[in-house]
Amino acid sequence: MDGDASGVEGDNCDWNSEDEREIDDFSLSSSSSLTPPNEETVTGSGEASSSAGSSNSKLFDKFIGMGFTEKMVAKAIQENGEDNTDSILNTLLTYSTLETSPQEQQHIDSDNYSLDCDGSFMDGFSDVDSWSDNEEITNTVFDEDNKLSSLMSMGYTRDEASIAMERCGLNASLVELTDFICAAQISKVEDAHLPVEEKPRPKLPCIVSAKLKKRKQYDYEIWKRKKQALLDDDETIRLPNPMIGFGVPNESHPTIHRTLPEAAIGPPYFYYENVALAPKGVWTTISRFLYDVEPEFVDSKYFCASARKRGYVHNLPIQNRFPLLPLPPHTIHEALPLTRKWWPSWDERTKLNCLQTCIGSAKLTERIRKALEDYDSEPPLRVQKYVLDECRKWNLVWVGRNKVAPLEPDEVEMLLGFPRNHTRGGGISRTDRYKSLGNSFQVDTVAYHLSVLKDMFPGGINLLSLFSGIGGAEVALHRLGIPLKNVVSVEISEVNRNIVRSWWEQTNQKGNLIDLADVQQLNGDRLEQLMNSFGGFDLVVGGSPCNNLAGSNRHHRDGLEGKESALFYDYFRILDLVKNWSNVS
DNA sequence: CCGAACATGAAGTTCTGA
DNA sequence: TCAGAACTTCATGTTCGG
Repeated sequence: MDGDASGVEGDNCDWNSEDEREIDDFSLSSSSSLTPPNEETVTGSGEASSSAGSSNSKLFDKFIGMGFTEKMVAKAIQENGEDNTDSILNTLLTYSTLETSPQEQQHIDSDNYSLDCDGSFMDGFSDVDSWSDNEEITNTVFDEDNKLSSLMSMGYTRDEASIAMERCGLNASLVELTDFICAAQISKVEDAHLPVEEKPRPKLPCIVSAKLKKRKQYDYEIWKRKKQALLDDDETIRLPNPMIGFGVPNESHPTIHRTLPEAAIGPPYFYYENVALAPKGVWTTISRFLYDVEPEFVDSKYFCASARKRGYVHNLPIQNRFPLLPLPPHTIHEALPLTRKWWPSWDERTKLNCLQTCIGSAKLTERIRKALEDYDSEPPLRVQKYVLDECRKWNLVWVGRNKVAPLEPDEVEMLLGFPRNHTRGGGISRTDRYKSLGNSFQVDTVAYHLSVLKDMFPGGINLLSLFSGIGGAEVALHRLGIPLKNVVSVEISEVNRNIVRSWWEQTNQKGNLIDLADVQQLNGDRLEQLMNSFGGFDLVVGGSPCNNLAGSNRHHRDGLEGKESALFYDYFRILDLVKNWSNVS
């Protein structure tokens, strides 16, 4: 039954490298990558499949990813135990050597194939059943023509798109197709990098051979290094150091020019934000979807007293930016002058770490107080290190003798550039305030990037704000003095919607605020109706959920395919609709 | 039922010294 | 150049009290 599939798959080496399989494994392991609007039920299965994270299954996946069959891996782990990775690998290499039939060996020879094309490779596709199971529940937003044109609009050739659609099947989601094409491109580059003498495979005897085993291990090492090099060069976007993006205020640097890809040029302008330290490959995918615009990585510590490492993908001009005034405090002491009195000399922090959604517990601050109270002067280095580690981890500040405490919500508001009491009142709990603030923009940073719009839209702008949260973008534009004409704000949390609505009324906005709860309800019809009523959007802002990308998430750091973070694809979907509307009108 | 408190690492990057 | 230490991180699940 899978014989046909294997036969077909085996024909074209370019499309079947380890890289591809690994990327496929990644995209297939979570079922719904492009979740269709109004069909939430799909996510359930993805959640179940993505939550498997035991060391056992990771080890298992690792060897599957190398191209060994499930059966072989299970047997090898059983024989060697989970702990001894080397022994498992050794056993697997022996198995695969034993299982490679003479015909297959011949196949290897004639195809100039590396590791991938032996028996284990063929078996690797024998669990195609689970693949199709996933496919069945993966609904897609795009029909065939739309997929083709979407892929082409992302810069892929018609051939690449067609082949990917043929290979992945008609039900494949857009992200699977792009992953497929990307993998093929990587493997082509990899082939091109192969030294000539390595490409032809030596004639192999059809017996169990230590040489073959050694060779295979050697090939694997070579492959691993090459892949890493390729990932470093082509796949992984390097974070800049210092993380100042295309420039920050008061930083002397040469004027940077950038040329946007044709497809990225507005209208509308768009501005997308997420955590900079996302799992590998996430920013590559985000950038690829957002018209190949290079992300701008900025740490907000260059704007205020706390760090916030974020990536921004936008098509805004980058010349003549200006900061919000007054400039916010740049050090902890400036921001929190009352702490200076209690700050010990051995705590050399001048900036806070990233403001998160949770705060340190009272018990922790009590433990720290107890650890310090035994010493009249400076505590020993061991205690200093313990205290400093915890202070950095939980952003604790000194509020008394031997006494540290987490930041108060209004202090977080101030550090993030929001008006005092922005999140206060209206039935919101203290915990929810921290949560909403921890998930929001740093206003000064975002405002600096958006400042170029002020001269371009003196009469005000129409804003589409997706995943608005507590309205960071709205606040930034308002503080820049850019009038808000029509704002469509989409935010799932009711308390956050209330905060934005309340801010809107308190700041006497003249424009029109439309708030929606669910981004997936914003379909083509609704969007077109909105855009027809006031003439389209000038700016589409959004920071999609980072839950599955953030390092703090122990449980479900599933990458861009995670339950919440996959909403990025809704940002792309909606942005694309807005762009198309603008281009037609 | 809700809110508060608490415990729970790993993945990735950057730094550092040989 | 590179291995290993050091550092950072828009969080989630469970429990408990009101």
